[in-house]
Amino acid sequence: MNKSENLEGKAELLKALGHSTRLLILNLIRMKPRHGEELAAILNLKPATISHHLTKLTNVGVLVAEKDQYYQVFSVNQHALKPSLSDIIHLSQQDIMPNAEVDAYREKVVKTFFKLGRLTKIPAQLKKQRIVLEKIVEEFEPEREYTEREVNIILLDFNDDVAALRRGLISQKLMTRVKGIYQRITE
Amino acid sequence: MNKSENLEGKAELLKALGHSTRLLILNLIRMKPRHGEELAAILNLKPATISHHLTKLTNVGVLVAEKDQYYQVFSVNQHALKPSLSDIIHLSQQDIMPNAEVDAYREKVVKTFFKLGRLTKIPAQLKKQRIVLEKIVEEFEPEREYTEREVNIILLDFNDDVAALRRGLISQKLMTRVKGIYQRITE
DNA sequence: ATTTTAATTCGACGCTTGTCAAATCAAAAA
DNA sequence: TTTTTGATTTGACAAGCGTCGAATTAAAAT
Repeated sequence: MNKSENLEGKAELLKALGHSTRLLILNLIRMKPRHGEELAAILNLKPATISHHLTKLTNVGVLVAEKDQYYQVFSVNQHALKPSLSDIIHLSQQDIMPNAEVDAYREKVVKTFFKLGRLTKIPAQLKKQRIVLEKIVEEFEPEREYTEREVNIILLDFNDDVAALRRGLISQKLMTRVKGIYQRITE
Repeated sequence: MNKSENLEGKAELLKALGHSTRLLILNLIRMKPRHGEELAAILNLKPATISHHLTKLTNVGVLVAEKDQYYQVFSVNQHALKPSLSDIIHLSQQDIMPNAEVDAYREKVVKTFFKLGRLTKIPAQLKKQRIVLEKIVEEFEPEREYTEREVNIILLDFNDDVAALRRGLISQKLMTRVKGIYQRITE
């Protein structure tokens, strides 16, 4: 698999391009293929420095080298420069998953508000309230119809303010109430 | 003028994108807009660190922030990600000129081989020979016809090996010789 | 064989950057 | 008003990176 197709490879490519000296080198070579000494003279840098930059640009595939007599002549690989930023930045799910514990925030909120299975406090912030109520609604079976009394009994396990919980579940559209009968919504 | 249109601006943009953590942030936000705390929990980094990265991404315009209650919710500015690498890398002549002394290599070669107006040695390498001969051929007027004797007199000012110089000028196609008459080529 | 020339490698130096803890801010909740 | 909560700033530390001089290598000219 091509290096520039995974997370680190993509970061490398963009990092290699993210330096003003290397952008200049790239443009000078784009005008016409050139060798290291020439670039060193033009940019007023030492050959060692130029070599360092050329190595980076070659490693990520935007430059290709070809021997000519003494010289190592570099030219631009247009193919590598075709994709848009969008194309390059877009990571596959496999690249994101190992680095990001996507539900970490959710779990953190749950840990904060549930102690020993009970809700210590009903979150004021909507985002957090939503997360907590989604957790609670799991106690209701889909499809099944509940009376308000049955609902209250279940909710009482979580918090004494069952009215607030009921209101939340309805307004967040996690449950419906028609004529006093409650039902869990499953989308 | 937009910042991302000059050398340093372009380098900044690419540098901002050239880091694996920031690529992950960008992808997480692309799935859906998110706020700092959430990203910190997901990526297992401290809020201060996330803030640092978000600032960089916002400064170069790939993220936009919007307040929502407590939160500062970030979303991706697709517009900024449209251009291809090629588009971004391409610098204007005004950006290149101040940094690159484009004729520096040429001048360096001339300085090396000319001492007090005379050619100390005829360069063996074609590239350098070419540069030196282009300098010498300037002594001939365009259009005008020269006999070999006239050519020799001029060349003698530069180097005793006038035969080699004549040969070089012809083979490098800087002059023509037809029936013993020499003429400078101007393209 | 010796010398020249371009390129590369290595080690060193200083500047930049990523990360965090602690302090501070700003906005909303209690 | 006082507390809570998310965001930012500051300072510190370590890791990374750009630059150079010196030594080395590779190829070609003398």
